[in-house]
Amino acid sequence: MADYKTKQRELILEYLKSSDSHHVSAGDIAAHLRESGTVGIATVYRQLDKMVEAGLVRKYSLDGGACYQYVGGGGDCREHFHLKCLNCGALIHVDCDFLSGLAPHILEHHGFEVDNRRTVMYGLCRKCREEGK
Amino acid sequence: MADYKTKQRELILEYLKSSDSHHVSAGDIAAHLRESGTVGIATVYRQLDKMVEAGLVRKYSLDGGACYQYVGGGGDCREHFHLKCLNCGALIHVDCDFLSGLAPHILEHHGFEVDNRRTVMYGLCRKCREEGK
DNA sequence: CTAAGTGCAAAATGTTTGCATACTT
DNA sequence: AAGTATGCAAACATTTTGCACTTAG
Repeated sequence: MADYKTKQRELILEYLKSSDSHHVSAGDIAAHLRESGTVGIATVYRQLDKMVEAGLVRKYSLDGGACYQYVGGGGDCREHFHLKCLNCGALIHVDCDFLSGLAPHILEHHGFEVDNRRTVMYGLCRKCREEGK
Repeated sequence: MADYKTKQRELILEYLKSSDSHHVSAGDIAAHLRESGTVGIATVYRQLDKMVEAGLVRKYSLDGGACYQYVGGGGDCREHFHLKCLNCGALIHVDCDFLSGLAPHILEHHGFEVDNRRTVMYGLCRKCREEGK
């Protein structure tokens, strides 16, 4: 039941960590790792599933397929919001009183219980906006 | 350039409207329309693309494929928020001063420009919550 | 008549699975 | 030794595309 520590898992996790600031697809990972020895695409998917399950990695279902991003083991991000840049893929964690009041407001006034772990606000980050995207 | 009014388009749109309260996949539409005469899956995808483009329909990229939902022609939903129930799929449009202040707040304090048309908050709607999901 | 739309089948993606082999513990 | 993980290739599911044919304007 416990996860074994294999070379492939280490390579995948390492690549995900090094891509911390943006998301990558399973294909990106496989392509990158083709250089550092062989890691089959099936293994990439299987390991990603486990990492998502374990909360180490976050999965985003986007148009052309899913993307993954390392979010670390600490905390489950339940209490703050996530902004994701549609241009560069950066994931921004936001902690802010105004936003913390959002979920309670929606629950009280609209009867809807927001799940912060699943909710991401999409748009353009400062850098991409300034570069005129 | 203008959209022609074809029987297939009418059937697809009618089905989407009748499913107003929840989302459906391209496969759902094709399966349903197999009863009322034949509509090829390719046509379903091509029409859906146009409807999304025109703002009549909203597309959600989810895990097992995309889902679509009729949102009507009035307004482009740029100014209000969307809540989507993960259990029943209901899409709730919310107009509210508190929420209207959200995007400006994020832009000003966090430098991020939220795109309301692409952003959906996921969680549980009142009905599903009361049914103890 | 012309532009646009349609169906079908083939192709292109992205993801999952079966199975024999190899690695971790 | 027992339990997992891996690679490969095949299987799947979803979406897109090429092409000849039909239909709306």
